[in-house]
Amino acid sequence: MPIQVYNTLTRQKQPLTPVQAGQVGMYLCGPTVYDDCHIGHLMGPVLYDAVARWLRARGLAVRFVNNITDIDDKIIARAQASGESWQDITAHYTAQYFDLLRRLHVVTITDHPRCTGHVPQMVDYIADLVRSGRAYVAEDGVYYEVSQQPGYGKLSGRRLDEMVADAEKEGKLAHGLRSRADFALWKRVKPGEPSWPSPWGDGRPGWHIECSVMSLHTLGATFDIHAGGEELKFPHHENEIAQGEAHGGGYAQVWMHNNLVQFEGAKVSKSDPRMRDPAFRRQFQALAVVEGHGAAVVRFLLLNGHYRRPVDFAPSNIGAIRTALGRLHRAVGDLLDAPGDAALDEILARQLPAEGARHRERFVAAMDDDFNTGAAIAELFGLAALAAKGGTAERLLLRDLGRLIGLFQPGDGKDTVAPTAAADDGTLGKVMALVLELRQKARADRDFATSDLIRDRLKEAGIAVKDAKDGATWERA
RNA sequence: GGCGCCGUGGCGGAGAGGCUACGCAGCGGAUUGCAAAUCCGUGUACUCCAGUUCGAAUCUGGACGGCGCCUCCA
Repeated sequence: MPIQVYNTLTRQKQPLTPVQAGQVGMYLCGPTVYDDCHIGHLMGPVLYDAVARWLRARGLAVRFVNNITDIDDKIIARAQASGESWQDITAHYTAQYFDLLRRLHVVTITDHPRCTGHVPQMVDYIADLVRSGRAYVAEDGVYYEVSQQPGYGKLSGRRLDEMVADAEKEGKLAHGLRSRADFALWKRVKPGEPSWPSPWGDGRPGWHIECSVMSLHTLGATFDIHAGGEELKFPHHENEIAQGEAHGGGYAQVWMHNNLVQFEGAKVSKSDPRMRDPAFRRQFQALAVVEGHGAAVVRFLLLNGHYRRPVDFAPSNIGAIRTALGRLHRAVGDLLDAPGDAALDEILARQLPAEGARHRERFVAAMDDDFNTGAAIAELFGLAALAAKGGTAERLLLRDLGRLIGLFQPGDGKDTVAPTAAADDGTLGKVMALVLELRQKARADRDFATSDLIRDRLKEAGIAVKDAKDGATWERA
């Protein structure tokens, strides 16, 4: 049974049939590095990392390209406003992005091309489009002539004549544009802006051209999967297709679009009035989110549902998610911190009691069916119950299946089940070991007043003590 | 207004023409000195109205509601 993927272009699921057998080329539009990453920036990397992990588990060689947009009007505006150089700004936010990827265990990306590294290739590409009559030079730059493109609008379901008619009601065309639907490939430089040389004067590339060019140079003209957030369908992806096809490739065979991260039922945009409140704003900053809730919880939240549905990032949601993940972590137990990944083939070959095997089967079927991580994770809970009852094989299976989509990484437990005395060999760990030993003595003497006093006071201090058969454990509340 | 996505139990969230999703919370029980954790049990869920069908939450049409996008400049 081949992997099924929902293709935005055809609006249906279809079997994934790579252009070159055994290999998958995948491109994900990356961030424009001009400001702090927010929670929404994490969705794509985490989701498509799980996708790439699964494709690899299924035996495909995946080349996964995720660009960095380091030339852009917003970057220039930011530089002009703050007085920093645009290079410092992009370097800073690129580093932040990479740091987040590392923390979230996004490990499958093979290439991070930057726009600044591909300007000559973009110039060549634009020159090709001008030469073939698909682009023209206007007063302030070079534009792609959309009316020359058969099938324009096929991805987003828009009709060119309607769009142009609507736009033209708004006013006459500026800068020598032939149509309001045309978009910039090259923007001629204005004073004080960074620029690169071109046959049409110094300037910088337009937004859409970068992805077409960088995908061409990493994956080839025709590649397998182009991924991105739903909000990029139009105009960005539509224009990428136009450029790619005009340049002479089939462009992406499959378009995957993930839905957006929402807050209490709605997307929070930068213009939202609440964003003026720094505390409100802070809770969407990716770094603050990852530090506040833990990378494992964030990753779990983003994968818990289906990627074509919105994810609601509300505090009450996160709490429930954290509890749920904690349950899985506890079931995985000490296997959580053990390194190593098992290959899917090896996992599938294991002998297992019927119930565990059924969960394994369903997990695999869910992932094969358009990467349904939510349904796959549901099976992990079934395995967790079996593991908690003493199923050793199920416990290992639980961990190994989870790891196939990037869950259960060493150290993840600290985000849900806080460190125990055994796991913390620092000063606090030693002190706690002593305290628990004394408390255990009191309990052995049936001096419950003392043992409860210790537990209550520790709780006030932010430490929860839990008695188990084989001794007490503690964690930070 | 145009295009697209979606409306599932208290909440989150899969699935899907007849078969327990799952999780969180709640309730009952086991275990525990008491808690925690764990285990067992526990929910007349599918926005509304028509239609197709032996049978629809699942398909079709309509209504209502939510969300996203609607190009340089933003």
